[in-house]
Amino acid sequence: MSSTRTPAPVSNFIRAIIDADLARGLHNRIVTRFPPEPNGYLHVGHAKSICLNFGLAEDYQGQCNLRFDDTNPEKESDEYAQSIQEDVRWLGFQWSGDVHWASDYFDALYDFAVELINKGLAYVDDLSAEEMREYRGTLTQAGRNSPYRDRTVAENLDLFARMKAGEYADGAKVLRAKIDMASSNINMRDPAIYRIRRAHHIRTGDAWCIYPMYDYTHCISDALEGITHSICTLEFEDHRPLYDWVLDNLSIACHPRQYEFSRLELHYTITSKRKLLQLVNNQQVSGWDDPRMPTISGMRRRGYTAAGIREFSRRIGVSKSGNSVDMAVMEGAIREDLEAIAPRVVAVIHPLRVTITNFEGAAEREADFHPQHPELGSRVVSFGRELVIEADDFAEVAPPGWKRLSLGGEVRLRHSYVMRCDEAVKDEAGRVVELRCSIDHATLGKNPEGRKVRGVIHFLSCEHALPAEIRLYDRLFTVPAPDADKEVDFCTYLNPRSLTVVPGWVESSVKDAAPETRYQFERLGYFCSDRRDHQPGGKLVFNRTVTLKDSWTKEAGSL
RNA sequence: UGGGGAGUCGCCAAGUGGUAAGGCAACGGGUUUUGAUCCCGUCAUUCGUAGGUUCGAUCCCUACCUCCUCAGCCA
Repeated sequence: MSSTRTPAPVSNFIRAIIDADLARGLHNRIVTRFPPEPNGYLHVGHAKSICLNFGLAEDYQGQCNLRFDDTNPEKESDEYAQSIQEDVRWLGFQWSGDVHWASDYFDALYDFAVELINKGLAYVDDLSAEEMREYRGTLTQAGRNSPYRDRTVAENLDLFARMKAGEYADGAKVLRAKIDMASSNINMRDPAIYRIRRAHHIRTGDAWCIYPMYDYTHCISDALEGITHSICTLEFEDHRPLYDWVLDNLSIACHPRQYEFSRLELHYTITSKRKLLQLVNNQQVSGWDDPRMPTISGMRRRGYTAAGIREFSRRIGVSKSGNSVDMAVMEGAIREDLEAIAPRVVAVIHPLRVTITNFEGAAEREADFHPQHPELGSRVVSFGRELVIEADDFAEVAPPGWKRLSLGGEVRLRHSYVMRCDEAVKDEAGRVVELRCSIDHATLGKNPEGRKVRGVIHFLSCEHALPAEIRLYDRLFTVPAPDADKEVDFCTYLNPRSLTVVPGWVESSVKDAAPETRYQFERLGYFCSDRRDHQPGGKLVFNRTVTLKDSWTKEAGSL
């Protein structure tokens, strides 16, 4: 369940290109693709790419493929492939037709390599990896030709066939494109396009011992699928000439165009798969779907909505400039969606006991789940002699601007009476442990006469409240750019207070909430019952998705 | 110091030879039995810097500065 409103797409350079291509009749319809390698869980950066590629296909009534770039069996697993599909679907997108795999094209890829060899554009090289590095030259110095560069076509054909047949050890030989060892673009200095690697592949098993490289595979996969716009991140800009070289030299009619946009950086988070994996392996977090993780599954478990993430993606736009987006943009997008859809209920996280001295028995009152959406229904709010309120809502002496409860002061109990605090009971240490208050019986559903009560606080009747585990999440890192400094380990910036678990109380209407049910706990924030640990009717576990905007804390902080 | 990119408000981001959209944040004010939401208003004489072309430049030209990126048999 999410808000359905779909704002107009934001103009960006890729849409401009597509508009122009369509206008001059280069394509009738566009075909994009989202091409992850199944070597990890998807994160918020991938969400941007997913929203871009699938979103473009939707807007232009084209299609978007999901294609796994599974050319490096050593790093890939089916668990990852499954999670990626689940994440894409959860985000609200459906790929065109079946899932595609680069490994579907292994035979075709092999044949194309033979074509390159026949054209004298590829050769088998016996140089070791270290030797190849030496021969490659540097950023400022041209490389040198490999001594094996001039093998005949026949010899190359034979050698490549024998590579495939498993006659050589891993790493003994590679197939290289014959381009230009003096190119100022290092990617063009005879890049390796096939390597020998005896590893079990998640789909082809042990059928192959040679695997094609990314640069060679990606462009051909795109062409074979009729992709019109192949969109990737900026670090592949230097690879575009190679992308084009491969397609220009092969007998494939289709030649997709590659466009690059800048990857997402989000304040206070990291989006490096390697580093996220490190957090998981070192148990700094509970797993890939820990609610503090910027993974799609983590954000989901935290309570972020798919519509909210899509809206975030729309708001940040697409460009080629370096960027680092404020968390506030994400939180704003999530809040906007939750504001519209989340039922309001009451929870008390840091309880302070209140006894109502002039009340006996019990009382009930009906209250809507949402102030603007009565169609969400209502529930019963119980009142009694023993209550709990939020400890933060009481101050013996009201600071300037205070609208909550103070000794001798009055406050409105949400959906209930106006209450005055008559006495604060303290323990030996001088801490307030209980309040003795009285209510104005004439204020249920109406304002008191002759005076104005400004503040409203929430409360729970002790008799009716249910215990719940409340998980309060804060940012995972203490600095905006944890991995900016290459000299400092990003883990040193881990926020020790990123998770606080507190025993709290919730109103009885949430008792049977299914896992992954979202609420607004009034005045506290948006919360979501935990996907894994929450048990309807049993142990209740809620994750704080995001706080409400809070102008009081800000004001108080600046006093 | 080679190649490839990028520099427009605190953070994103449109835009174009004709006089700077929008969002987020921020700041004022109104409504409110959530200090939420909602509503109203304010927020770049200026587009990395310096020159030049032009009636006119953020947009064209030149030079410079800053940042990012590339030397895997990873993707």
